[in-house]
Amino acid sequence: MKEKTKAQDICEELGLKLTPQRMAILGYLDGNTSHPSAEDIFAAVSRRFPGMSLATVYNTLASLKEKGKLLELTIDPAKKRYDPDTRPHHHLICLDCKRVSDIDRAFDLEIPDSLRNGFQITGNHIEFYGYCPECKGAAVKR
Amino acid sequence: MKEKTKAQDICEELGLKLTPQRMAILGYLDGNTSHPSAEDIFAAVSRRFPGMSLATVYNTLASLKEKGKLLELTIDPAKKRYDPDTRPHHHLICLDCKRVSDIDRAFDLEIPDSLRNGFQITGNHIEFYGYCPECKGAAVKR
DNA sequence: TATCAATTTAGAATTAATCTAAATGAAAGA
DNA sequence: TCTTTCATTTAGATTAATTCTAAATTGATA
Repeated sequence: MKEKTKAQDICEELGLKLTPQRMAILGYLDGNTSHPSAEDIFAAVSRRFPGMSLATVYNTLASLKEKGKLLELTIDPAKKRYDPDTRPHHHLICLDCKRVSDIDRAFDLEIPDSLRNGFQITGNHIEFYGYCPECKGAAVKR
Repeated sequence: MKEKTKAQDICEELGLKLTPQRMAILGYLDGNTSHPSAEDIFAAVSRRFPGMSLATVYNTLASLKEKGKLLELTIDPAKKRYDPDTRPHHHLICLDCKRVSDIDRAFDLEIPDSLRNGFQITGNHIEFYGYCPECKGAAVKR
């Protein structure tokens, strides 16, 4: 009997067809903590799957995001980054190389009504910034 | 004796020439809490100053940002937003209309070395998201 | 196996942002 | 005040990310 992959599980759960392109994208994202951009995903998946379209990457990301299986991070000024870990957590971005790293820790961010400006708050995300181990040394010169 | 505007003060402090375009942009930004995009600024300033170029807006924003007189916010997925209030503070974004509101409150966001992943952390920014007073009602239908 | 709707595809279109090179103009010195 | 100079402005081209379009393909179901 064939093993079922996580990618297959996800597609079935979401009611999406099991296409090879989708399997490859989901396989690449599974457990991936590099917070890749659409272009990164396209480059990686294209290597094993030549001829695929960048549009397919965007289509698949849109479906996953819509169904809550993927976070779209607005943290890199140049482009969107994606995170398959949808549990609440925060991020650390290197100001130099833009590497994004996870911060798995909860913070108490209660806000009194008086500061909410009438908003209904549904979530939060902390962006820590600084320099990654590789860029830290070079940062001295700045 | 002529009064000196804040815009003039800033230009002198930064060693920038006092051009009418710059004065208009700085005047528009002074005390502005709407977190405008470059396009917003261009639209507003063009009204009083027809014929100016969008490139001038980008040039001026780049100068101000570089000199630490302006924050570039990476909070709206569609475009950069700018904030003339450079004191540390956080933001609240409406998921519907993308309105951005200030949260003037300090949070204790100490991170133990063990969670820093080798990064040198230099700052942080919290993005709260939810629905603004105007969009809150409509949110029920979602 | 036939059907049908979902998906993929290439490429065009859109949009934000940056770049370029020529024209302009603010400011400092003569 | 007049010159000179260099920063700034400008229009338009360019780049890069993302979205859209319409035709071809294909997975899933009957």
